Amino acid sequence: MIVDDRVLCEDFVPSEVVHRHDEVNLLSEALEPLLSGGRPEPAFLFGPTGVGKTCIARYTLDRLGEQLPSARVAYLNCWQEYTRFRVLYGLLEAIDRSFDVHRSTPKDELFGRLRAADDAPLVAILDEVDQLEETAALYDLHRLPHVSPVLIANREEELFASFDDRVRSRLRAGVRVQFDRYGTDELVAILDERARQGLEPGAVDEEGLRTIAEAAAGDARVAIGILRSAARRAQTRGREELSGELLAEAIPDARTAIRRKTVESLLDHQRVLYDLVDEAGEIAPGELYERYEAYVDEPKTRRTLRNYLTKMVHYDLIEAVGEKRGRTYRIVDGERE
DNA sequence: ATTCCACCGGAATAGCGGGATA
DNA sequence: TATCCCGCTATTCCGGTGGAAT
Repeated sequence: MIVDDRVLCEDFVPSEVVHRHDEVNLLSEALEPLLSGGRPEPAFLFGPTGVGKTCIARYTLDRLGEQLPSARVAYLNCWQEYTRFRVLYGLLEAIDRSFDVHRSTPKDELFGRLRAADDAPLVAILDEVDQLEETAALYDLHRLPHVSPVLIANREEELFASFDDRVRSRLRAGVRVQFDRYGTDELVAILDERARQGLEPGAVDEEGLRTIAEAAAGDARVAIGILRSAARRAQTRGREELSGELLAEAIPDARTAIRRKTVESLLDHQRVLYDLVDEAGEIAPGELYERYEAYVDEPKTRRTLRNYLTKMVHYDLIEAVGEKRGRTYRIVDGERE
């Protein structure tokens, strides 16, 4: 059934992209000055999840690397690398200059090392950059003439709202590439390509792919997740092809798999909060705090709980309805529109 | 209309931990 | 070993806001 499971991974970068040629070209053009030793404007990739922003950034930079082997590329996801220190450290790591760096190393030292490494251009892809908490890191990048940022986020307005004035004015110039949701036909084409490379021939038919594509609602990450989940089920049951029945099982499975993984990454106290919200379905803040305080031995402060809650809202695990006094929290229901 | 109050979230600070340095 | 330094999390403090109560 499965020939190559790397192809079914969501972070797999295909050797040929399907349906994103315009976006690839825009980004390539934006980075073109690098080929002649110049400095590109910062590039922005905007769009909802699962529309290929990350994939296209990696793909384009792989191609650039072929034309300009001296160029270095650092890929950082700001969900994890959300402080100035971590961003600088991540960039140093990408160019193999992170030796002897520890957390008591002054940030000026990190910055100095980056500035000294100006013999080759460095493209810094900052994914989910709206999660970056210290936007001073972006100002740092701007001050490094050999570093070209590629910034990935969902929406332009929200991203710029989080910047301070200094950063905002520096980044006002720059190339924007907007990604829209995939249509069903486009998703089918993407899935077909993955199935051709990753599965035995004839494992899935056009109709099966269409079923997956429709269930994924324009999100390629979900679509590929469904395909992977169905293929694995088929594999363990020794089936030769993906029946409608298998797909029907895989669809909700792929939806919840991501959430389960996210919940597992929460700290104990955060998970208690999540479970309490889950149990109640919908709950007012005061009530939630009280239940939490009754439930755990050494409760965290309410301010900390609010931090946890906003974090879980960011993760799309729970939803905040209303604001200020009238607010309630509830579990995000799995079905989308 | 006015006051009250629950709640949010920004900013500054404390405290912990762990590597470096002497 | 004692001390310094600094990132990181949680806490403290507090101003702002909108629904509820009067």
